Amino acid sequence: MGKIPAHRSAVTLRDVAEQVGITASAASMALSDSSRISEKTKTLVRAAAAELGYVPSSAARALRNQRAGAVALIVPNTTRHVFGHSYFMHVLTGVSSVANDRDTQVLVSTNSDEANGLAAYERVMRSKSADGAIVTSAAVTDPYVERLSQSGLPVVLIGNFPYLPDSITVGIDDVAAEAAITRHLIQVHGTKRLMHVSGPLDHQTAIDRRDGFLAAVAEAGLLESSLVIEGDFSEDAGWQAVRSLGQGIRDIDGIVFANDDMAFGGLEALTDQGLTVPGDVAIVGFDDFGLSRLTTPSITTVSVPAEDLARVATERLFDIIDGVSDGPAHQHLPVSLTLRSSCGCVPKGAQPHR
Amino acid sequence: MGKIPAHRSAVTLRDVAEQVGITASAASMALSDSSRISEKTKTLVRAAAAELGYVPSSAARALRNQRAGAVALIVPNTTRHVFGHSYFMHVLTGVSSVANDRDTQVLVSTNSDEANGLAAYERVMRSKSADGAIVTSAAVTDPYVERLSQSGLPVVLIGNFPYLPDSITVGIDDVAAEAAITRHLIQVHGTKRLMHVSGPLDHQTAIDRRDGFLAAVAEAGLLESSLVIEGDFSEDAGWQAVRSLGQGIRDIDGIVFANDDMAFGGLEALTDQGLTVPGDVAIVGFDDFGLSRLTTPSITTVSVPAEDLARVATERLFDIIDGVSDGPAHQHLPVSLTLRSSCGCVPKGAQPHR
DNA sequence: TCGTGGTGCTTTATCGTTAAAGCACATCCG
DNA sequence: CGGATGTGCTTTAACGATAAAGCACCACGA
Repeated sequence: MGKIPAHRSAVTLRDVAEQVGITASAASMALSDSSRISEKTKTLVRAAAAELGYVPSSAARALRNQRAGAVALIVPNTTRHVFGHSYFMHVLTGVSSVANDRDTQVLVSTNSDEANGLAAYERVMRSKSADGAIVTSAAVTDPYVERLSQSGLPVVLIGNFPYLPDSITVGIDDVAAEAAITRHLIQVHGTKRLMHVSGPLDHQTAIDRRDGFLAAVAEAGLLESSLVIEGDFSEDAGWQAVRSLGQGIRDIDGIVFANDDMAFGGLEALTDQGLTVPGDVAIVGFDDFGLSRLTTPSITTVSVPAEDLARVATERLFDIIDGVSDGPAHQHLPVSLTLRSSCGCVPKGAQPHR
Repeated sequence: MGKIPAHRSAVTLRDVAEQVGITASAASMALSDSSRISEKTKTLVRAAAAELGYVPSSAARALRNQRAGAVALIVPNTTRHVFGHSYFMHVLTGVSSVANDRDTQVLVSTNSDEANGLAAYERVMRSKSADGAIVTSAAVTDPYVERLSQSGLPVVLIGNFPYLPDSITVGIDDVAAEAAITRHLIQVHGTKRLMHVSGPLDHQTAIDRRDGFLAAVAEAGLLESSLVIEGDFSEDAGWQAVRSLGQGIRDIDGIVFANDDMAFGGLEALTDQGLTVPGDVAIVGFDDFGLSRLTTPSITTVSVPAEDLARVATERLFDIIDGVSDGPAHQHLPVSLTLRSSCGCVPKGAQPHR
């Protein structure tokens, strides 16, 4: 193996320069292809750098250039409980791929130590460990996020934050999406007595999805026969919501869950009570981060392009870091309905395998 | 839209020192509680630092101290396909929590862009962006991982790497675990004609699990009536494996899949063919990263403590970084069997909700 | 012949932090 | 009362990279 020799101590630019017989400055200029360095020297320097396995010290570069060469992916601690794991993975994948193209490191910062009054991610930014941050799914009223987005540091939020109109955000139109899938239930499957199990209503996402449901129900004249129960995006909340109606659940013929986890919990509760899905009750979820495809019946849902959201947000972030400030402050990416078995669209077990 | 924030430039230690009327060095000593600084000055410095919102520059510190204050979580691109998203999330959670306790940043390096012949994660280490790395590799022979672990840089591998005896690893005993769950199928459920769908056999995990299966089958004298099919840990491979037997599948009464994804794929294929699980065939998976609990029937599996593995690995990494070099080179954490419906232990639909 | 303009490097200074050495001044002990 | 020890700061230097300025040297035109 050992094509590249094992190095006891790190190779610095000086080592490279010395081997060529010039100063570190000249070597630096050579590697950055300066016009003030002869082609011959450039070739020599490049060869020496390759031979010695020179990799610039990120700390020295960061200090000198006042640029960390890293972006932070910030996850306020509440998020872990509120959103599933897979959502975050999709986001990380998106951020990573864009960052990679820019030779930038990705730093993941969750918030657990608020010991010194500063959120962990505020420290990350203030210490200049990262040049900018992607903030994912914060609560409506997270004061740290608010301060961060108003600090003047490059920050892009994933989601919708009407309370922070000056921030840069990339999200989806939750209202329209939830309205669309509700309409699907009403128009295609003829459901008339609908229930919505919402997320925690201190999250904008939860509010918007509820409003979308209500809009679709209202426009169909079904507002009277509908109800909303507040959940918290957890599987258990979906289960509880269905249980809480007791026998009253038999009057419902369609349930719109604000996410897939709750839909799965609801599905279990319905099955426990001897109700069939979609026979007795048609249900739909939201997110499509993995779970909804696996259940029996599989759950019809709104596919949220999490990875794309992250990708677009990160590209936006780099623009801001580079001083390019055009582009809309608030962007919405399109979503699609993924029709499966739980609403009655696809016969149980008939989904093509691949 | 371009308003200039109050904190235009960052607060440096010099700003703090100037406000107190001393030099930056003295301020530095004050903040590190040096005995050569008077209590009065220390108090003043601390107050000024708090007032100005001073946060040390990570780059300057890293350069001066020759320590980045960050660890890297390295995920070779093959790993992501082999293990799912959830595995990775558990690992990230574990690494983060330990790193957070040590005021250390977590840097995630996934793609290996081999543009300049150096894997992305080798650049991370060589550029001193991180003081050490946790590597979640799967393949038996990743030359970059090999080189990294032999470079002398602090590295801890999650998994088992018998071909790298000098490396520090934290894993589980795949052989024993797969043998145990196979024995469960044989002894508790009386299966006699067993199939194993393995992972790709250039992965140590796949090899070990297969060997565990074979050991258990051999000790029960069932080697003759058993077979092994090589898969690749994907859902589709599980599906294909079952299909590939044609009607021959009806001679099988127990299938040990090397992970849950393949078990789910196999479950679908079995159901498609009109076979019931666990009635006609008892099946088990491996991992328990989320999926196996969601399916119908839920899948009996080996629970891999991914978060704990990551936590232990990270603690080990910090020890190495700090120069503490005791502790075993190769550690195994215990696993547990999670009995669900697919083997026949728990009646379908009878699992307690919480 | 002198100046003007490249060319190709070296010198210098800086980013922010911190260990080590330096230096006044005070205090203690024999 | 003079050397030793302490106290509390300042000065210096270094971590590694890199812009900017400096400086030889050569070539060319007037």
